[in-house]
Amino acid sequence: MGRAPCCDKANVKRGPWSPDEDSKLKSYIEEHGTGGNWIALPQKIGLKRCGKSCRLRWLNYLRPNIKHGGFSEEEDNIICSLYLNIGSRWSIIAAQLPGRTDNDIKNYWNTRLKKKLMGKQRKEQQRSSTVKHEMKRESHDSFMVNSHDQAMDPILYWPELPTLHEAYLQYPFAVSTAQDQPLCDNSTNNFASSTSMNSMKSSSPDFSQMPNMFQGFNNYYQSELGGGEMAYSTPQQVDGLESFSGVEIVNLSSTGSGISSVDQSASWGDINSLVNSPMVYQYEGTMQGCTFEASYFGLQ
DNA sequence: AACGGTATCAACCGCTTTTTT
DNA sequence: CAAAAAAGCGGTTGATACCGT
Repeated sequence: MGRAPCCDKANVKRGPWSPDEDSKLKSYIEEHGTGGNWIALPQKIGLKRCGKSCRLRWLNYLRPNIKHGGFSEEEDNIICSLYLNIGSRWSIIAAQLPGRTDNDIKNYWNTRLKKKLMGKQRKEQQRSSTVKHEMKRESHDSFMVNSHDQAMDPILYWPELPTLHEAYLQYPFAVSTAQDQPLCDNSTNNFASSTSMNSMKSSSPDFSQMPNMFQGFNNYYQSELGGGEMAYSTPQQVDGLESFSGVEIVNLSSTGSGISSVDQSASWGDINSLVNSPMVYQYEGTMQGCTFEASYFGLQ
């Protein structure tokens, strides 16, 4: 047999919390704790609320040291970086920001940050098209530029391509050689020898072991390998952030993803390395004649 | 001042995962 | 081990504050 029913849904109050309800809940939890049972809590206090509602109210509003609004630039950066790497895992993102709740971050992202970044992207896009226009003039139409090219070329929106070496320094665990050895020694930060590099080139990188920014490349790599001239570029859509980067944000929810929770945590790698990611990381490489580029957004 | 559109955010809903019996 | 409830999580909604006309 299971447990007793949660609450009588017909008899619970809903909607905004009154100051009186807040103070009852707050003072009780501060004195007695939650007791590990939210469902029983409202009855003990004499609140006509669902336990779930009490939990939410406490976690998102009444809990001590909660910060509301006024997100700093640094917090923005962390949120952006993590969102673009792990997607809408708000609780994980919130865990990196002391005093912030997942609900707050989610709201902030949906209402402001996303727009802010889209604005930035538009600016970059404009700047990029201006530069292209000038180049076009200067080179007397030596290469074609049209709207289609631009839409298919997210890489152009971002400056500078770090070297493969730099990418490995950031994610040494992500790619192994044919002998299954990391290309970069974590402890010393020494990059792999040229021998290792050669063997890497001749073997397929395991993108599934990389942070999610690289997921999706695996499929491409397998399907397009040897495809010749086609440079990899995915105009992705991330909540309307088309071509925000060339990186597929993989939905890690267990539904249909086939990724176990163990696999998920393994693929995130070190969250701190994501938090500390640079402005734009681009990963560029050539494998058996196939050029691919990956970029993800980070901020500094 | 009145109105309509937009932005914000607390709270709810429904689903998945975890825990308990 | 299975069933059921609790806990946790992310998406969505609705009230209302704000802003421009």
